[in-house]
Amino acid sequence: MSGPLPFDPVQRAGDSWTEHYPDAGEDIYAAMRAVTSIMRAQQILIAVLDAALRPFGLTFSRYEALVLLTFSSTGALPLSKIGERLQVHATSVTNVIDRLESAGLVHREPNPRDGRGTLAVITDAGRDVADKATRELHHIRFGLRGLSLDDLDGLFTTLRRLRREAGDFVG
Amino acid sequence: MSGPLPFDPVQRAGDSWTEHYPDAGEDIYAAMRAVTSIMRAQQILIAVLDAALRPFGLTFSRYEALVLLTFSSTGALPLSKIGERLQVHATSVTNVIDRLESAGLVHREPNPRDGRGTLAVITDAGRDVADKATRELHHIRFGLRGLSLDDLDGLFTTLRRLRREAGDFVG
DNA sequence: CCTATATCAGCTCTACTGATATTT
DNA sequence: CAAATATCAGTACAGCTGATATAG
Repeated sequence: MSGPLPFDPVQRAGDSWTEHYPDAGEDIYAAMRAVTSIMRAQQILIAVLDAALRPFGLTFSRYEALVLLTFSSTGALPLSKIGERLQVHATSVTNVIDRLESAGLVHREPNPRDGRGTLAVITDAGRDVADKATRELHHIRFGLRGLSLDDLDGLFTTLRRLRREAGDFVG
Repeated sequence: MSGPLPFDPVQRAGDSWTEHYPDAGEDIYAAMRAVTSIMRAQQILIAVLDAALRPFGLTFSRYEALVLLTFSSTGALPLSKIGERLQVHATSVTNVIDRLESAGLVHREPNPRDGRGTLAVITDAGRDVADKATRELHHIRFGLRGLSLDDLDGLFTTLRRLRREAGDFVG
């Protein structure tokens, strides 16, 4: 593995883009820098978060599902609801709940309100792990310690525009 | 798959966070919204970009490597250099070049300047595919049509701060 | 001798497709 | 009947570890 580069690779790539596609327009260069930045930022963050969660036997995906359950009034949610809220595929929900169940952090129950459905129910161990993991993520500020409150709010606002445009939600 | 939600799931998650961890502090809620936004934005973008590149037999990773080759003066780069620029592991570079080579878009040559190394050399077919794919990505503005130039520059600037803090580069 | 380059086997994880049983 | 829920089998991809052969 290589250490830090002596230059910003995204800036460098943007410069190359400007040089090789001189007629593309400034917004194209800016879009290219932005998309590359988002990809790299996600890669960095997922590595930091997964490393912080590894001692708890969690990945960020599993952590998100587990916390969602702690937020529900009864500690139980239909798998379909979990998929909807976290915007993940039904087969991925099955997979995530499988792993949380194997670790004893949730268990499955038939949904009494819908014979087709299944509830994921958080266990006491699950609540304990979720609590400890959240404390750790708060401690490292979700890997975003270097950013100011304005930076964080700016990211949320701008990326919400992106998500809305992409059909993530309406409103 | 479900259609768009009638509310912003990231905002909703942030509200739950504020409710369930009332003493965490405003910066923690902002960090949680930001990190969730980045994850979701990346997921949306990679889906849009991979879909746009599929007709060319490319993924975004392979496209990045291919374009990097078109930018080099001789159309050839050591695999190590590709890994450094794109910030990916040596084994991932091997994998990406394997696939590009199978598709006839690049071929391997021993590096005449370093007996340990290998050069990836772009083929005429590779240049043709890279050119067509770039035209398509420019056309969809890398999936970021909904954002203004200021939005794009803001993302780059803020995420560069994140990347620098994480040790991506120095300067 | 120690480091760098690239590959290989093998593993984890997420994400998707297509098919299926069950229930609404 | 059609639609929704969840699962399963199988595939693709990125990402990593550890080991290895070769060369600087």
